[in-house]
Amino acid sequence: MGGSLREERLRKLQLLRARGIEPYPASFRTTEPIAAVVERFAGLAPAERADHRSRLAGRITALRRMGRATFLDLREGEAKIQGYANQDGLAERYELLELLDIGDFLGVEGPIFKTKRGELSIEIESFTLLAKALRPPPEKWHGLKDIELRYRQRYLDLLANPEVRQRFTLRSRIVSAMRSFLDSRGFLEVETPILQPIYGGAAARPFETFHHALGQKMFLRISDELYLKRLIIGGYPKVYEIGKDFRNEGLSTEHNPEFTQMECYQAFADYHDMMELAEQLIFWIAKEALGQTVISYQGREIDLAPPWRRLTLREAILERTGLDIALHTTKKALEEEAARLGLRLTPQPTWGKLVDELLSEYVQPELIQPTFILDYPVEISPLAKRKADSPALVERFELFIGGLELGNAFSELNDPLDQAERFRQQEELRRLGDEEAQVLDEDFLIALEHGMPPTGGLGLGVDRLVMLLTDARSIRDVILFPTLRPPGR
RNA sequence: GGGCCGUUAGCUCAGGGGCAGAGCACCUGCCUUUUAAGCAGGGAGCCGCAGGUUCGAGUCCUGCACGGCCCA
Repeated sequence: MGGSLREERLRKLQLLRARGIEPYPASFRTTEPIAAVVERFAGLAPAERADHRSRLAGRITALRRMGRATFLDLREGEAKIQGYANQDGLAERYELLELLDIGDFLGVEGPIFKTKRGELSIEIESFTLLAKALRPPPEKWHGLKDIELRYRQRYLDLLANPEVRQRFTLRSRIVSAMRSFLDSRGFLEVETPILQPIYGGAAARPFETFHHALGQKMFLRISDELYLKRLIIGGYPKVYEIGKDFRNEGLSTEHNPEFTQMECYQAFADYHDMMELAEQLIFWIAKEALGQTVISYQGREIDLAPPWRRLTLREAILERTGLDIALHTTKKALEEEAARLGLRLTPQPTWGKLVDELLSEYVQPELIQPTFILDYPVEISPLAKRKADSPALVERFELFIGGLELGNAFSELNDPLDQAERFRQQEELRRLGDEEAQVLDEDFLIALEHGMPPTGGLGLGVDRLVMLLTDARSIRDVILFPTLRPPGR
C-alpha cells in the first residue's frame, strides 16, 4: 500500500511528463536567495510594486487556489515569500499549476510587489518545477509530534518544527565557537584514529569490528586520549580534536552510544589551568553562540560567568550526605558507614566506584550552577597524576552544570612506571569481572617512556553542552540522527 | 533487566464491548490580491503484530515489536 496520496502525486508526475515537463531538472539559476528579497523589500507599502525582477527558488509550503488566481508560499531555509499567479499572466501555462503540490520545489520569475494586505510577493510570470514531492509533508498546524517519527525521519521534524531547526543551527554555532576559541588560544586541531587496534582512555566497553585485509579485530575508539597524548610527546604543545566516540552501553536521556567529544591537551599545564580553560571556553561559547551568559536550563537560571565554584569530591560528598570518605578508606568501611547514615547505594566492586556512586547519586543532581569537583580516587582515574601530598587521590576534576556531567580533566600522568603499574591494576580489575577496566596499551607506555611533559588534558561532552545551552531535556534532541532500534517489520 | 504509559487515515487526535470518527492534507465543482482563504460535495483505514475471551473486540485478556518516562 503506497497510499492514495502518493498515487495521486504519481498521477500528476505522469501528466507532467506527458506534457514534456521534466519534473527533476538539473539546475535553476536564481538571482538571489529569498531571504535577500525579504530583507530588501520589507519596507514596500501595501499594493506597491518594486522596480525589481527576481528569479527565486524554494519549496512550496502552502497553496491557495482561487480559480483563475493562485497564491503559494515558497520557502528557502528560514525565509519565505508568497508567489502570486493568475491566468492573465500565465495564459495556457496556468493550468500546469494544477499539477503542483505542497512539498514540491519550484523556481519562479517575475516582479516583486506587496499585496493590498501587505504580503511581500513575487508575481509569477514564469515558473519551473524543480523537484516533485511524492509524499505529503506533516500537518501544517501541529507540526510533527510523534517522537519516534521525529527521530527516524528527522528531515520531516526539521521541516515541520522551526524550533528544532533553530536548535540544530545553534549546535553548529556552538561547535564553531568552540573551534574559534581553541584556535585563538593556539591549539592545533588534529585528527586521530577512530578505528583502533587497542581502545583506551576511558572506562567503557567498546564496539568491536574486524579488518579483513589485516585479519585483525579492531575497535571503535571510546576516547581520543591516548593518541592526543602521543602528539604532545611528539612535540605539539597544544592540540585538540572534536569528534565521535563510541561506547557500547545503554541509551538514556544523557547517553547515546555514538557521541561527540572535544578533547584538548596542553603541555606545561595542570588541571587548574584546565579549569580556567573550561570556564573561559564555555563562557565564550555562550556569549558567541547565544549572545547571553545567564541561561535557563529546565526551569533553573544558571550564571556562566567565571570563576566557577571549586569543591573537592570529599567536601562535596560530606556537604550532601554527612559522610566523610576520608575517614572510611576501605570498601567495607564505606559501605557500613553509608548504611548507618541511611544512604541508598547499589553494590560496587571497589571503594573508588562506591565514591563515584555517592557522587552521581547524591551530589550531581544538586550541581546546578557550574561546579568543578576535584581530587578523585586514584583507582578510578588510571590516567591521571597523583596528588603530591596525598597519593591515594589524583589531580582530576569533573565539571557539572545543570546537573549534567559535562567534562573531565586531569593533570595527565606522565610517569611511565606509575602508568605501567596503573595498567596492571586495571588488568587485575578486569580479571575480577570489570568489563570497563582499561586494557594495557604497550605502545602507549613506550611513547610515555620517551618523555611526556607535564600536561593538562580536558574532555568536554559536546552533546551535553548543546543540551545545556539549548535547554534540551534529552540528548536525542541535540543529535540529528540518534541511535534507535531498527523499526520492526 | 523491571514498572508505568503510548501505538486508530499522510499528519494531529477523539472513540474503552454493538455500522471506523473529527480537523488539516487529498479529490471534484465555484471563486483573479488570498494567507490557518472561503463555500458545496467526495474519497481515504491490517485500529502496531500474533493469539485468546465473547453471539459480537480499536475497545477486555496474554504474548511480541517499536517508542516514551521512571527505576536498576
